[in-house]
Amino acid sequence: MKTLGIHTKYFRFEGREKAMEGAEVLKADHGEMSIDHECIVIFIGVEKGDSESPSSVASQLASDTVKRASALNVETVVIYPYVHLTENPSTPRIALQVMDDLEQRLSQYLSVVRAPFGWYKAFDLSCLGHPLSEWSGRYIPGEEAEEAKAEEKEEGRKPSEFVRFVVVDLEGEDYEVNSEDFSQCPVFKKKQPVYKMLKQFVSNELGRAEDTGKRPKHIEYMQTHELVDYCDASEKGHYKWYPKGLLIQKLILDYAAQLAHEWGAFEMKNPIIIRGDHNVVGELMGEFHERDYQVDGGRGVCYLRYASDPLAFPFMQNTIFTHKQTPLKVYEEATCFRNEQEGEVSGLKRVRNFMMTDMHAACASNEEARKEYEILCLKFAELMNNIIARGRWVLGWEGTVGFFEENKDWLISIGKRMQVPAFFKLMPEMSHYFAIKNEYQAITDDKANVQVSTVQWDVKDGERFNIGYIDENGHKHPCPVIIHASSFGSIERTLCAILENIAIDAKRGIAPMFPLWLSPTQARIITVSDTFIPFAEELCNTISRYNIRVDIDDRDDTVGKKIRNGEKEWIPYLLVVGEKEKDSGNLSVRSREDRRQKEMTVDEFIGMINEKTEGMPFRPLPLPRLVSKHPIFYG
RNA sequence: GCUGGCGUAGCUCAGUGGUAGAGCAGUUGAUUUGUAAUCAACUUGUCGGGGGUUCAAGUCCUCUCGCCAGCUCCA
Repeated sequence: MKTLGIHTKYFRFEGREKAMEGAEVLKADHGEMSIDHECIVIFIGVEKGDSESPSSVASQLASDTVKRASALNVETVVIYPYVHLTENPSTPRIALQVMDDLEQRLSQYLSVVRAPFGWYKAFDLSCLGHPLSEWSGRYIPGEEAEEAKAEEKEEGRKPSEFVRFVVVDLEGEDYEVNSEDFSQCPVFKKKQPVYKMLKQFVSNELGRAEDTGKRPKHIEYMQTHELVDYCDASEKGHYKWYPKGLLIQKLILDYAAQLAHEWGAFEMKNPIIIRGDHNVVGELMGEFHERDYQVDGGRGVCYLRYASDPLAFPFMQNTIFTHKQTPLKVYEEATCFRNEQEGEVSGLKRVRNFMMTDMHAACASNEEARKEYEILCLKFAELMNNIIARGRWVLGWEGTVGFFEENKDWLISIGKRMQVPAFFKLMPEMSHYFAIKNEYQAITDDKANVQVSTVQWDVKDGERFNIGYIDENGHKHPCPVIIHASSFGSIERTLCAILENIAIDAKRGIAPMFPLWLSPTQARIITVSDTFIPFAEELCNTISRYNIRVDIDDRDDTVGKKIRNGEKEWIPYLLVVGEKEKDSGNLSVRSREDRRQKEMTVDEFIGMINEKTEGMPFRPLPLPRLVSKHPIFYG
């Protein structure tokens, strides 16, 4: 629904002729009215999408209008149907429904005048012209008026209204805590460093994040290492990816796909535009905070995909599967757009366009769901340990008190098996679609946490979207549980967590570098002089054949300078070649990890790299193999 | 959105009212180098943008844009 509001000195209108069949019957006054005092006129264009919930848009507009009227000290409001505000009008029936509803709501507080619907009307007004005298509005079904939101809050239905907090240690002992004195909990007196991280996470969740005022390290790294950067041709929160960053992104996606396939999912892909009048929008909008991007191709309002579910659910709904085929497992690389508020977007931690690696399992029973839930939890723990946060992470949980009590032992055992402490936030009732979900939180250098993976237990959407399996008798049953999981919550956040984790290394005197399989250049050949370039190229060919990204620094610099540059680029292995190597055929390998130089044969070197990257995806060099051919992207 | 901070060369930054600078990077030349910076010369500017104060503004005022931090929320 689109609206235009005007604060006017007076307002007169007169119905002239019928514009359509469904026009309202004019009352005795022949649709004429003259208001000779200050009033508010609301021109209203009801849109197709509003049919999802006419009462929702009406309540929002009513609430805004009442506030506006009180601010302007006005007691009369005119409801004026004005279809020309939108290119995508609803049916007259819906529009009338909205007007009726609106009239009813407004008349509780104000004197309301209705202009007739479906007539060509003459009108006359005089806008007062002060800064608050004109305003436009856009309302989407599914949003609640702020009063309704406030009521909800009081009823304790908002996710922030958690009523119980439980900390669980590595042994599986649980401790109830509260926001006042959580720091007294004996768990935090334990020696293992992971409890310090847990405390940091709990205090971020319960209290205030510590204000370090520092720029996160990952932003510096993403630019200076030419991975990702701001894009001045786009808006904030949308980034450009340089070749090296893109390589890393694609390798992570390769890995996520590999993981999903091993799990038994098939990969599919949905569009990024969602029709505004499709029922998923109305059903799910409220759960994603309406931070949508609207797109108008001239055929009615559409939304850029704001989450994976609104398209993944229809996909599963339309898939026919039987009790022999459950759980139905799907995997998707889902590009999502969220029109985050100004000031919320920050580096790679919070962006407006991100790629999720999304997994769903539609399960036929709780038992089936439990099994999948466990498998995914343990799998993601490996990801956190091996790739993203190398032991510097903790587990957060959100769910209902009821689900927690019923499944306490099981939930706690999951964390125990992952060897990670956990923090539960529990609410009395479900506020979203999940009964329980966990969040894998990487702990960063600046005392913050970055949420990456998640596994969620959805008990609502099987039924709501009629996603179900066919039983032995040919009857369809909605799935009682759908597991939602995201291996790499988003690629952007994954990269953020990896970079922040590297920053912690650097601070502790460990050489900062990417995991070998993600290093854009895994090995660089450094020639002692340009006479060895042909030999270097030959060597490069040999090594490259074994799926190793190796380039050659052929620039006219001293060996010392080239080493320095290679180290600054975090290249794991630097191979200096000169007379000695040419004669012996051996390599002089400088390893960044242990800061040592070793002599080994070419085969030994290849074997070592292959062994260290075994099972991980591979892609070739993102830039020309001769370093002299690399352009400068950042500085 | 609100509060605070920052914005000067491709990068990192100095410049507190009086001729726009340094280091790195880049280009050219010399050098042919053995494990974290070879030497020299040269190039590089809408001082984020608009407006104002002033004889004079990178510097002071004002508006605006961008970035960062916090509030809030999430993947």
